[in-house]
Amino acid sequence: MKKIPISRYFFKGILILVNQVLLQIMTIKYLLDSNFKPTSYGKGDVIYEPGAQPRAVYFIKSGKVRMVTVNDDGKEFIQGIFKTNEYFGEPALLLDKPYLAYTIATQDSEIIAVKGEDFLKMLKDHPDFSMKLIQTLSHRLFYKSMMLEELANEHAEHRIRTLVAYLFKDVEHGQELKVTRQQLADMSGLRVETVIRIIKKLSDQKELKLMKGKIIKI
Amino acid sequence: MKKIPISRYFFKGILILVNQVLLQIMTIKYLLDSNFKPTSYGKGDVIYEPGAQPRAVYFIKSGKVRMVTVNDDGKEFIQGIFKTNEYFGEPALLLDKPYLAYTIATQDSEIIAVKGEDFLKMLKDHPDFSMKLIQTLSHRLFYKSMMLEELANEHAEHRIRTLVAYLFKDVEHGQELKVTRQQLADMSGLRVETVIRIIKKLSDQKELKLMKGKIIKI
DNA sequence: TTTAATTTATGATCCAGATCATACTTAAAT
DNA sequence: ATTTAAGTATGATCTGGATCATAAATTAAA
Repeated sequence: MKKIPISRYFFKGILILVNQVLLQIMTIKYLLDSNFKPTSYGKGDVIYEPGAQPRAVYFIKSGKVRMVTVNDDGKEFIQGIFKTNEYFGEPALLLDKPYLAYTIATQDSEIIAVKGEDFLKMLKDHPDFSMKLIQTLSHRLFYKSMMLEELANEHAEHRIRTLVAYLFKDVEHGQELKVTRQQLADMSGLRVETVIRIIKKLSDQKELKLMKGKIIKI
Repeated sequence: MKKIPISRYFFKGILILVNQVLLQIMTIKYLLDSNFKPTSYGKGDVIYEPGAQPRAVYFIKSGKVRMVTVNDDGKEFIQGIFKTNEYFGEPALLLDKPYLAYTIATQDSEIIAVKGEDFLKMLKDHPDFSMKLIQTLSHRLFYKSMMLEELANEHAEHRIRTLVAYLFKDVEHGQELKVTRQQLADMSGLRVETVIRIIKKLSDQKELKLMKGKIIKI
């Protein structure tokens, strides 16, 4: 029964979740140099909502964004997290289907909305860019396939172990995982209390360390 | 605790699940005309397994294939279903990551394995083909996002209602949905018994019709 | 530095859906 | 036409994780 208001969502971490494959510098430069003007969004601002018809693709010049679906009870599910130099919203645009999710600025962000026709032109003019897009989409599919299998088949502990292992990929040994239990819950479909208990258990089993409640990679 | 052996998986239906976007005729023709020779797979044959390193992309000349992940207990989750004129296995190849899933012929099939380098060449030589691939991947992402939200947040009845509505898209009114309860279970992460009870309930509520156990779209 | 707001923590209860068991129906194979 | 296998059906029990409740520890704000 969580509500949408946003203030507590302050991802500092999760630098790379679903979108390791960066745009090449060239494309970014192209965007920045050309006449696309970024829009500023404050923490918690909604960039688009489910049901809206897509007209643009969004490039994050700076900042961070989370994509969430919300069910009738207000429970959120984090579909993905996007950060500086990544883009989002392409699938809906390219299929011309209404968005399924909210995207919400997790922190103050500057975002360039590239109109549909311009985006298609970019894809045509820069074949390398198509290739990068294909890889990005592939990567998101990988993540979603993995999570689907987990949500469908695995028990809570397994889910959290898999998810944490995945997120640890971008964390140094001895460093903290900058994700709250609530966020882990919203990514795994579990409840905070359950996640808290499991994280504790994993700590007992020396699969990770806890310091002041922070999750530390061993 | 379902076992892998395959004989009972005889999808006749689900013509279009995740892959509405067909290859353009051109590309198929290109494939069929050129020197790519199809391999024959019998019902139940495994095309690739999780962990294997991808070397090719697979085009289905004829037949049907299901992509499933299997957990330690042997419980399956159907990640996707692919039929004639569709292709599968690209994401792993393009990311050069080992496969996550099994792909198994659901019926006798002829499948063309296109080597990685040839596939990349196709992408370069046929810009339209890249675009189609992008759309195909987008569509799969849509399906997976929808299912993730369902598995994470929704109760059994809601899951089945959503899944059945999705599958009904390709069924005429008064026609049967050619999917077994077990398959619905394997797509929704529920158990057969649960699915059976829910389908019965949906039938009581006149959301669908049952004839000789078959699910009929109203 | 005090107050307020988030986040983490933990125990007690409850229930949706899994599990188990058994039978019936329909379709396929011989 | 008969056997066999696959799928559907249904009741009884059990359990993992949700829910509820309450508090302590961090972190942010005033």
